[in-house]
Amino acid sequence: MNYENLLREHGLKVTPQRLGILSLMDLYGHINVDEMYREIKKQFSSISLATMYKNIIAMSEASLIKEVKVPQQKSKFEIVKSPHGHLLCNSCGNFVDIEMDIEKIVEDVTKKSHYKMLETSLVFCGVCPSCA
Amino acid sequence: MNYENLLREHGLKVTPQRLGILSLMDLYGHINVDEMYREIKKQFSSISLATMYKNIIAMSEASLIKEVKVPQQKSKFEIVKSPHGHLLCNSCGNFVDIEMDIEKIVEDVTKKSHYKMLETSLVFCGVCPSCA
DNA sequence: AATATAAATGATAATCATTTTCTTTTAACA
DNA sequence: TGTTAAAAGAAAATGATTATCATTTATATT
Repeated sequence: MNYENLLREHGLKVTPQRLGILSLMDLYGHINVDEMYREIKKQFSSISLATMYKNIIAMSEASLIKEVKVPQQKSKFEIVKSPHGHLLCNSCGNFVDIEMDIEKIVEDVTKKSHYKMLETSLVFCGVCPSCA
Repeated sequence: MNYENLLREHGLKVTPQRLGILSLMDLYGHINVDEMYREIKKQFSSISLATMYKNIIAMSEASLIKEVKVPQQKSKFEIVKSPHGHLLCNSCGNFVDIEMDIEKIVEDVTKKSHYKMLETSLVFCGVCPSCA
């Protein structure tokens, strides 16, 4: 993934800190604020917590990244991609994307509710095979 | 709904403050901490914010109520009932339950992931008919 | 390549949300 | 009633996030 272009396409300036944040998100898939700050400091030992927050906000507003709210946990952030669900293992904390037929589910909900659907947040919690 | 029994069945002492909190949740369906505190003070003008938080925690741990995390919003709390989804109108903020065939969705996800599923958090965001 | 400038960074303080602590009060049960 | 463990209330402490402002930097333009 080309993070420079990604930033430019979303109208954001390219800075080393932003590149670092994006590569972390890409590497981890999903990452919360604390983990992010701990990791990013390995590359930018003097990065300010404020800078990190401001960048998360800027990239969220530009729809480059997305906050994922998770039951009983801190929010995680991910780079925006096509709609998908999330799967959380309550035992080991593993958190992954799950491809699913969201179109169909949304169609059902639309039929029932007559809402003009814009976005979904589907999180499934359970115990993963290796923990079971 | 009999809030006294509800509390007793979940091993919690019955206090006027708890009854107030439960009746608010029941009345509103979903309510966040701020709204709750603002409303509960109308009944208990001297209730402490700490009391409210402690009760929310106690009732959550007893699985009498449940936190619902909502994209771009403060968490809401609801009295636990059978599994259902949630529908948010991004325009007017209306937030309601939606009955849906969660069994079937969970079955699909289970087939794909081999997780032992325990709980779901399904939130659909869009524009409601009256806002559209 | 040098420069202008608008935006980003970093440090810190301020704010807001939540939790902890401790004393007083109360619900539950003998 | 009296006892006791738990809950309530007040206040302080903690934690998370946001705001402020001086300095630095990315980008567009000479």
